[in-house]
This record gives sequence, C-alpha cells and structure tokens, in this order.
Amino acid sequence: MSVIRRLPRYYRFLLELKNSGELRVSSHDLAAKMGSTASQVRQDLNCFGGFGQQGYGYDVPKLFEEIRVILGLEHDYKAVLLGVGNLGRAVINHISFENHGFTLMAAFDSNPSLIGTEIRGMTVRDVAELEEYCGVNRMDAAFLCLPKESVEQPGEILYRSGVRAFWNFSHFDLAMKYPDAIVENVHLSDSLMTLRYRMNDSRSEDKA
Amino acid sequence: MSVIRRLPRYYRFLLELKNSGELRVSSHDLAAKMGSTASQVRQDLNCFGGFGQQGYGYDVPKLFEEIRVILGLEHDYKAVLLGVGNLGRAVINHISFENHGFTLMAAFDSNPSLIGTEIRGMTVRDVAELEEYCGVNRMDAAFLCLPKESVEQPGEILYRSGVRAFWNFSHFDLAMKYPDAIVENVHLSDSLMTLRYRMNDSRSEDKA
DNA sequence: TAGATTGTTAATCGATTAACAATC
DNA sequence: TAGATTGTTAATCGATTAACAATC
Repeated sequence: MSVIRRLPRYYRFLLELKNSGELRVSSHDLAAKMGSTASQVRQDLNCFGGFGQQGYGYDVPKLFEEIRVILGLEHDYKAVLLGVGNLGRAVINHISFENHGFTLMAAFDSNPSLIGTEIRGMTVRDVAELEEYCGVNRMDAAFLCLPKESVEQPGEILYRSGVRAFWNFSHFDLAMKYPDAIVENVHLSDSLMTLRYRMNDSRSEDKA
Repeated sequence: MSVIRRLPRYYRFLLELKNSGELRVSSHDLAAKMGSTASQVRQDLNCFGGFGQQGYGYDVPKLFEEIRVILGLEHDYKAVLLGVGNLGRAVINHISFENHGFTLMAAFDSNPSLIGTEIRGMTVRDVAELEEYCGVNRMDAAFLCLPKESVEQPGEILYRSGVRAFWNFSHFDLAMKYPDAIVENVHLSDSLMTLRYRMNDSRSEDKA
C-alpha cells in the first residue's frame, strides 16, 4: 500500500490532535493511531520533507499544515455529482467537500420525481442539461453515483467537456475507456466480498 | 495489493463471461479486463490451485465455481444493518447480499421517524431492541452505516453478542477496539481525498 | 550533558513481472 | 506434430521494518 493511501488518515488524526490542543506528536504515537510502525511513519513523512525535529517529534499544527499542502487542500476544484438516489444523497449530505478540496457545484439526475427538488441548498438538475452546464461552467471532477448502465453516456459528455477526474461508485470501467483520466473507484460490493472471504477462516471453528 | 482484494473482481468478470456464454478464457484475456498482466493472473489463480489447462486456458464455468468456493459464497452468513439513513438505504437497496454470501436479517435505527418504516421488505427496528434481537438470533456480521459518534455503543452490544465481523462505513476505529474482530472499513472521505491528491499533478498544467 | 526522537541507510519481506519448460 | 497457454521458477521491483548515527 502506497503512502498516498495513508495520507488522508494522517490528515484526519492530525486534525483530531490539533483540535484537542496537542502541540507535539512523536512518530511512535502517530503509529499507534495508524496501526502501523514508527519507522513507517517517519519514512512516509520523509517522502515529502523533514517536518520533524530530533529529540522532540513533530509539531502538530505545522505537520497538519504541511499535509494539507501536500494533499492540495488549499485549492478547490469544481465538481458535479450525478445520480441523486440514496447513494448520491448520502454523499451529498455526509461528505464535507470543502474539507476535501472540492466545491460541489451541481447535482444531476434523470428521474423526473427528483429533478427540481432541493438538497443541501442545491436544486437537482435534469441530466439532459449536463452538456450545456459543463460547457458554460468548466468542471474539474465528477462524482458518479449511478448504476453501471447509466454511466457511459454522461461519462462521455463529461469527458468531452474536459473533466479528467472521476469518483466512480459504479462498476463501469472508466479507467479503461479513458486512460488519461484520474479514476478513483469505490466498489462497495467488492469490499463486502472481501469481508466475506476473510470470514471463511473463522467459519471452520463453527463447523468443527 | 494482495490477491484477496482482486478475487471479487475476478469473480465479477467471470460472472460476466459466463452470462455472455463464453466457455474459455486465457490469462491474457482476463488480464486485459483486470488491467493487470497475464503473469499476475496465473500467479493469482495458482495460489488456490491449478484451475487451467495448458494450451487451452481456463474453463469459464469451472473457474467461476472455483472462485465462488474460495470466496465462500455457497454458505450464507446472517447480518444486521445499523443506520437506515441515506447511506444505509443505499446499501440495502443496491447491494445484492445473496450474491455476496450474506442474508440481511434486520435493519435498525434510532430515529423515531424511520423506526417502523418498510424497506425492501424489512421493517426498520428500534436500535434499543438490538441487544435482545442479537441475543435471540445469533448474528455473524454487522453493517455499520452510522456516523462515528453513534458506533461505539451498538458496536459494544454487537461484540458482546458474539458478532466478530464488521463492515464499517464510519471513522470509528473498531479494529483497534476489538483486535479479534474482522473489520472491513469503507472510508469514503479518504477515497475522495486520494482522488484530490492525484489531481495535483495535472493542476500545475492549468497554472503554467 | 543526557535523553529523546528524528532522518536515513541497510536489511528484509512480499508482491509483481519475466521467462520458459511442461503439456494439453 | 505444431501451436497455444498454463504452471512454476527466477529476477525484479517496491514497500516495510530494523538499526543507528545525527542532532535537537
């Protein structure tokens, strides 16, 4: 697992420490929270620079700020969300986009009973307007909360309008279709199946 | 990345191939779908046994069945879901539990306006009944679609009732609290932040 | 100074890729 | 048999851990 998968967790823990007023933290303490080793923490942080101080540890607010910069959170990207079903609504309501470097500009759906409804201060738009919207408002990223079958066409529109970053909850293989795009997949059912597989060992005990 | 993270994807692609009537597939073909290499596919499949045939490839229905068994999908585990907000509803409505080795027995929430409502044939129960329910019906797994603050108490109840497998959507650190439990975390915001980080390189072009 | 803890190098471990003999 | 493709070993690569000198 590469460093960048761990950065968001460092960021979260540092934010917690900062909010609870901690001023310093050692690689050992951070490792305990992360469930990793002090050695790895130091190795990870040194990928980006020497943020610590020998004999002291790391300055919490400083390290927090450094990671903020590494993650690029001081600059916001504009994003649209497609699919305002339960999953889309969960994303809209529970994710703090401001704290993750995005501004959610608009949400789209094709369901007439959803179009025009309000959600977190946004009016749900008709996906038929997507092309026009993305032509006028240059978007940086798209969050795809659609079923597999419904991704291809709006994906094409988004790509043609210049969007090159996708947060994809479907099993549609965007990365294959658009090799130059940045695709972050969230495959919930794969995750569930991994859980299921990991339960197999313990099962033998039940049966024995 | 370990083999077991890739197994669910092999399974999915094999199911597709099977449904489209394909009878054979080569490591090369599978690799193309997976976005990996023929070498890795053969290495992966050989972890579990020699399922292929030299000069021919892999028999699709046979390999599918083998992976089904490896994943343990012929045996169902009983699960409860906690938190019937948007995220919980998305999970209930969009995940095919039968196809992932689980039977979803009950859903719980603490919100009075949700308790008693119907969802996919289930009546949402009061989380206050959780302890009694898990005492009577031995559960194998729990799907936690709750915010961080709301996980600790029901988590304790579930653990005491014998549940040792958790699909956890919150940032509450179950793995740390229950070292003997199997915890599969889905951290949506970490995933989004990884996307954000990966967009940084391309940003420099915009600015240049 | 003495103690603590980083930065960094070297050693280890595991996963991926390459190569090719085995064999259908 | 000839062609294809696996199974499997060896080589490479990258990530993790261990160790310790540097230094606050």
